[in-house]
Amino acid sequence: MTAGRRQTLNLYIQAKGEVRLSELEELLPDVSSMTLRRDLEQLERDGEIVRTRGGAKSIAHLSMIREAAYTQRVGENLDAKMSIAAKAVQFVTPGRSLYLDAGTTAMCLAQQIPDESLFILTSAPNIALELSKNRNVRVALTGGQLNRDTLSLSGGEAMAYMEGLNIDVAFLTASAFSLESGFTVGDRSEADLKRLIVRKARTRVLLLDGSKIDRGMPYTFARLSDAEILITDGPLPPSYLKAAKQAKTTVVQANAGDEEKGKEGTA
Amino acid sequence: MTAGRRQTLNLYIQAKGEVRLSELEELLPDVSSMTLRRDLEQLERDGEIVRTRGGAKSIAHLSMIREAAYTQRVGENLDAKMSIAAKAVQFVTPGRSLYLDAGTTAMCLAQQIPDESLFILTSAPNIALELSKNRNVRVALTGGQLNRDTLSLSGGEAMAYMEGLNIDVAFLTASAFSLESGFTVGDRSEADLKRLIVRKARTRVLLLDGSKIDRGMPYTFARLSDAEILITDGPLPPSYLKAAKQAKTTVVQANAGDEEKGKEGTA
DNA sequence: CATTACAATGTGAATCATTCACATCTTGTA
DNA sequence: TACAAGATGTGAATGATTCACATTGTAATG
Repeated sequence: MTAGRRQTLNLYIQAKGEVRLSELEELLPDVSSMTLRRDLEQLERDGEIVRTRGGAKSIAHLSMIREAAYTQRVGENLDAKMSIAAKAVQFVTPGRSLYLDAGTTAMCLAQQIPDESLFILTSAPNIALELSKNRNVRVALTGGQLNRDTLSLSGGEAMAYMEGLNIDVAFLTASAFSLESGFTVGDRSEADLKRLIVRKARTRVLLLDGSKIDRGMPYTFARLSDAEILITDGPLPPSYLKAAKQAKTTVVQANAGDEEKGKEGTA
Repeated sequence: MTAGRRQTLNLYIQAKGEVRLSELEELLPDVSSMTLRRDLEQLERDGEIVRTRGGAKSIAHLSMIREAAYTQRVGENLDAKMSIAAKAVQFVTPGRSLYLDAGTTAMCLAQQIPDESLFILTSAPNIALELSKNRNVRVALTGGQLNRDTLSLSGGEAMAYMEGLNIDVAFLTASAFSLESGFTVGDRSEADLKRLIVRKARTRVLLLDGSKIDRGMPYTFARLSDAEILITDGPLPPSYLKAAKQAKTTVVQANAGDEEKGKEGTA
């Protein structure tokens, strides 16, 4: 009972990043604030959170903010990203070999990856670290130069690493997506790497939060028809839905707040 | 004046990891606690620290604890490691190509690397992320599988990356060091990687905190004579000093508390 | 050089979270 | 069942934090 409540609290805090004690009191009205305080104390000992005046913050989230401070606000669309990740994690089954892209959406997914027998390749050092918390997941990084804006590795060496490696499912993110240009990013060598992944993976899952739809960036790495699955939040414009149907791409709608149930199974 | 004080505060907090407000009041008796509070507020906005009841904590330090929670307590010998790193950073000159090993000592060094034109290769994702905060430093990671205990990449692919790459100065850490076995670690493939680095680097700097001296681990990756520089805290036993003299290895003593002055120049 | 504006700093009262010690309730075990 | 150990609740005491306001320092402007 105690352990379960602590886990609930931890999940909640990890998802929100920052909470006030008063929130937690509303969330769990059956226990006193003193109990919640003691739970937070424990979670702090476990290294999951730091307690602040009036509440607590997730350490993982703090590191994320710190790391992405140079690019954009992580908080933007975080709900959307969390719910997209919640849908994506349904495509993870034990024993598979996965690829995880860089980016905050992928980071949200990394946090939700179950501790099962998996092999996961990623090009993002921060995601590799997050994944390494799982005892049963073997984590590998593509080498290469680190792009300080996207926190992504790329370059010829990163690609060389991929030869002789099999990927069952690749979870890819894009900076922008439109019908004309397909999935695009702003960096040449990152696009090269993504193209290679698209070619090597057996199943391609594209993660795309709504703010990126109907926009374009310089380099295309995939077309809609390359994606078996497209997970997005909010409603897709009709023209896009039609195109997806033609391309035989399964579109999964993730609605913020779906994290818990999410059992409609669009797989 | 304000900016200078904030920087002092930040350095102090980053070094200590966790401070109480009362400490800061002693450190800077010329300003009121209210000013210090406002400074902490600013540093929190900058994403450097989190404020806690009664003080503040360094975010970088928190992430370190989180990451190394599986192995050992980071706090152990942290003073020693910081002072070793302070000595090591004197061997960093602009325009060079460096290698930084994995480990908390190397992480301490990473935090002190100046934001100069440098190329730095590392096998530790967490260190790569730390280094990426510097605008002028180009950071590269060796690829490979991630060892969750040492947070170090290794494996054949990691080594393949190194071909065609030149390293001016390599900063290496060891799990143990003795006259008989030399510098040793507990993992085979990590030893392989380190051996390669030792071979490729023009100058080899070994970082070693006192607790590791006169111990042995299974795999040797270098002998005393391979190291041009050996930086250690506390006094080295006479037999080791003699051996170092014979091996033409410069021994640098880092004494905890040296971070500020440290201008005796043993280079 | 005086003046104004603005940011940085100090002060003390009011507020609020937190801690602490102690009482009570569960839970697991012999 | 009875006991021990851990979990939880309560309210007073403590201590940190905030807030509004006064003051000082600093830089730009006429």
